[in-house]
Amino acid sequence: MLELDVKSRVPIYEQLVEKIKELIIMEVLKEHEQLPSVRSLASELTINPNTIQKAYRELENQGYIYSIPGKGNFVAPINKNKKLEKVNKLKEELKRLILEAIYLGITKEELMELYDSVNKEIKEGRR
Amino acid sequence: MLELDVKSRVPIYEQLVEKIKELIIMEVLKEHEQLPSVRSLASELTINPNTIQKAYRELENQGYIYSIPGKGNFVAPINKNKKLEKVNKLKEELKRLILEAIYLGITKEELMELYDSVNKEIKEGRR
Amino acid sequence: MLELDVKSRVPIYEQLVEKIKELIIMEVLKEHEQLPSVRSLASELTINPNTIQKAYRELENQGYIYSIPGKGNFVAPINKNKKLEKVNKLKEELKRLILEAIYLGITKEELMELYDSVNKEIKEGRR
Amino acid sequence: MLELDVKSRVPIYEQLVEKIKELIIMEVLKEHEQLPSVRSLASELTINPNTIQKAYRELENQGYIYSIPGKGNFVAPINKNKKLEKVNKLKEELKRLILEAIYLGITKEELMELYDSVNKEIKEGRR
DNA sequence: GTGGTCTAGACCACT
DNA sequence: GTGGTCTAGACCACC
Repeated sequence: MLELDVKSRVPIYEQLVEKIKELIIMEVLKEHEQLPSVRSLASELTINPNTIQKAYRELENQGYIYSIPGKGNFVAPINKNKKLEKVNKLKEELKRLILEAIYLGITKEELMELYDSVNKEIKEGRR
Repeated sequence: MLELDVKSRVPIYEQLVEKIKELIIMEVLKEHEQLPSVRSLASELTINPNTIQKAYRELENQGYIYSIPGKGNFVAPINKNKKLEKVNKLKEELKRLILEAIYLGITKEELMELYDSVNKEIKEGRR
Repeated sequence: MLELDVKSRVPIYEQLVEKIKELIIMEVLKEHEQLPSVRSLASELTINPNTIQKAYRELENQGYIYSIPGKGNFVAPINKNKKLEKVNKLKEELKRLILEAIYLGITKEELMELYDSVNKEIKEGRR
Repeated sequence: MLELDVKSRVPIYEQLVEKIKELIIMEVLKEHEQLPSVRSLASELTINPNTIQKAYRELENQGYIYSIPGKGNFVAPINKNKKLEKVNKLKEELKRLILEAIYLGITKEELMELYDSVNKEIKEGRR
């Protein structure tokens, strides 16, 4: 589920944050659901527990999860605003890429084709 | 022209690379045009010359500019294979983002709107 | 192991790149093996760490090693396409040299002798 | 005849030295033959006369040409040793490349094929 | 004046 | 302790 790329330049804890954020926004992880414990996740991913800790703390700071000392970490309920925020960020990224794409001569039609092909892959369950 | 954010987490030299790349792709900088010298750009941006060097070196590695020691740095002619390669890489990135977008509920129409708005910005010369 | 000529006109970092490349191609350094740390190699060779950095960076660009910040530099697995590419580049270089050789009157037999002598040196472990 | 690559990393004067050396060794330029004047060559190649000067001085130092002040530069007669020297240098380069070639799995047969193909190109006058 | 290399020394983030 | 970035300052070769 949580695929990490240790060779990547982006820090592991940040990859974790992004992945978990996504699971929360997609509502794969539901409100108040408990997250795996630091230790269990660390051993599962064969990663230093400190790294997991750092990711959880970051998620807490950003308001995606809350922590109950002695009990564990749980998904926070305020998903709506977070989702909008994420959508906007994604749109900004898309605009940047589309800008480059236009300069490289990619047409609107090609972009639509890309959308359709991705959509098809999803429906066929390949993604 | 070249606005840098020294406080950003992304290294200065990389910001430079991206900015200059964009100028080249947008053909603000034309083929074989000479770039500002390492030292002059350094003093203009109040940045260490080594940092500029690093950026120029990176641009050279990526095939955007070429350097003639003792003369200066110049915009490389656009290589067709390089361009095709870039287009493919960009399309892969786009697919990745579109995949996320779909999961977040962004529709084809919204994507088209993004394309149009970017396109409009270009034509109005705001980019 | 790594003999450098500081007086040479070819930059130290480039000498390093070539030496290390050879060690990797000869599989003295195996896939995913860790290279000496920037600092340790620097102090061992009594060279500035930045110079080692530059060499490692160059090796990474050329796809020979990969770097995990905070962990170290490691030998990259051999990519088949990369290898093919290298073979072709090498053959082009060889053709250029053979062309010169023919003009200087070197015969096919002499070339074969060269091949055999190099091959012998390898088998005797002198290389 | 004298093709120079201004974009190349190797200095122009050195490219000149190498090219002229080759012409002398190939005996395209014969003993005591006069070389083009600094000025004429400079204007022909659209290059700074100082650069030509430097090349000629270097050739004189290496014993390939001699200079008669007020008259010009001429090809030196002692070609035999120079040729042997050049052959040996070429053989060393070839050995280095063959070493790499062997590690990349190039066989003796392939090397022979390269020789034949180059030889054929020469005879067909394509080179 | 141009780019290129190297050193010394500092600071940061990640593990 | 690891790599990565940046600065300040020096020296060299080329044109």
